[in-house]
Amino acid sequence: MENEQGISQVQEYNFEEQAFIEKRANNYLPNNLVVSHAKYGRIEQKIFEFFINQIDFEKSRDISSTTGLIIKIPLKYISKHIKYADLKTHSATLGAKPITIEEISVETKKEKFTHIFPFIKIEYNPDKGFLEFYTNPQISPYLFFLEKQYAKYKFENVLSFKSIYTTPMYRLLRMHIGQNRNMFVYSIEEIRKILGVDADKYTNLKDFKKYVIEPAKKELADSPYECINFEYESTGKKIRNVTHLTFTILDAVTISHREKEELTDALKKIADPDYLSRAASVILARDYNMTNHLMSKILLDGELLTKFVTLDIELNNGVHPKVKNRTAWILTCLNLVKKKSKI
DNA sequence: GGTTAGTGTCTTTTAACCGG
DNA sequence: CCGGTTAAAAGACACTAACC
Repeated sequence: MENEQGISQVQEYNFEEQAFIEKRANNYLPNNLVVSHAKYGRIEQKIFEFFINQIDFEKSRDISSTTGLIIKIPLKYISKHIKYADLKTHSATLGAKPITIEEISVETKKEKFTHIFPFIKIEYNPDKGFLEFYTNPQISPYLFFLEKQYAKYKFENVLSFKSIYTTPMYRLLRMHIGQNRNMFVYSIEEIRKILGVDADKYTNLKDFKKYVIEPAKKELADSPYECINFEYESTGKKIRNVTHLTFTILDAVTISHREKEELTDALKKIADPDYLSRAASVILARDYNMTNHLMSKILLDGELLTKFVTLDIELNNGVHPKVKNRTAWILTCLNLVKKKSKI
């Protein structure tokens, strides 16, 4: 009955059991998982969000890839939203589907992917009174990758959606809002993958807009929990060869200011220049290859520093997929490239 | 079990392209 | 500059699965 936190051993893996926390309003998902690719149905999405809702990131931040989580949801909470028969079939298909994470390798600069199955066991047991998720320990590094930021979004909102494309779109928008960005561009191919659209579906852009983006847009605009309005337009040549979609979040500023936590958090970081420069110096040393002179120049100049941090976050989240050499690119953006003709 | 939103397929319209 | 060609976009409509 009591949900004590404890360690139990199954096969060669450890599991950390997390106690159920009632009424958690927000779900947090690492940005690398926001832009990962998984084709979930509506019910699978709901089950997955119930799982995400209960992850205690603070408690488990040092978890390793040999330790999985046990997440328990009291049956009375989940039965309000998902019927037993649906839960039974769709939790099985959820467990069978991998999440695909695509990245650009730091060393070889080539594309790479990881298919990962998030759960090794999902158990429904009325005697215990819980739906239990046993995560694949291999997913722990992705769930708890602290260098990346998290998208924060409302759990109730996700449960209320009808279209399967609204949830991933909502998480994507929240990710960008969380980074104070109100405009972003994705290739058709990429946005299709993020939203989990099958390759053979909506091959016409018109159908893609009509049945994927428009329903998501409408639902988000009408949401009683948190409405987000966004526009999008085709980028590239008109009519033929539309390659990218440019999204603009209309009231991103209002949204981020409405949330007190985010606002005070942001203010704290701006007011504390040490926080920013400490974080930046770690990133500079680890991910970039430049002279100490250039590094200190960035760290000591407030304007350069904030610009650097913004660009670095964008790089980490695939906003500039074509960049091969981070150092050279970012130095050019910061106007720090030596020009021989001058001086 | 009825209603509605989502999906598949076929037809029509549109505008970029291209050769003269 | 024009008009035919072509592929994408838009429209029409029937079917189907999900939801209440």
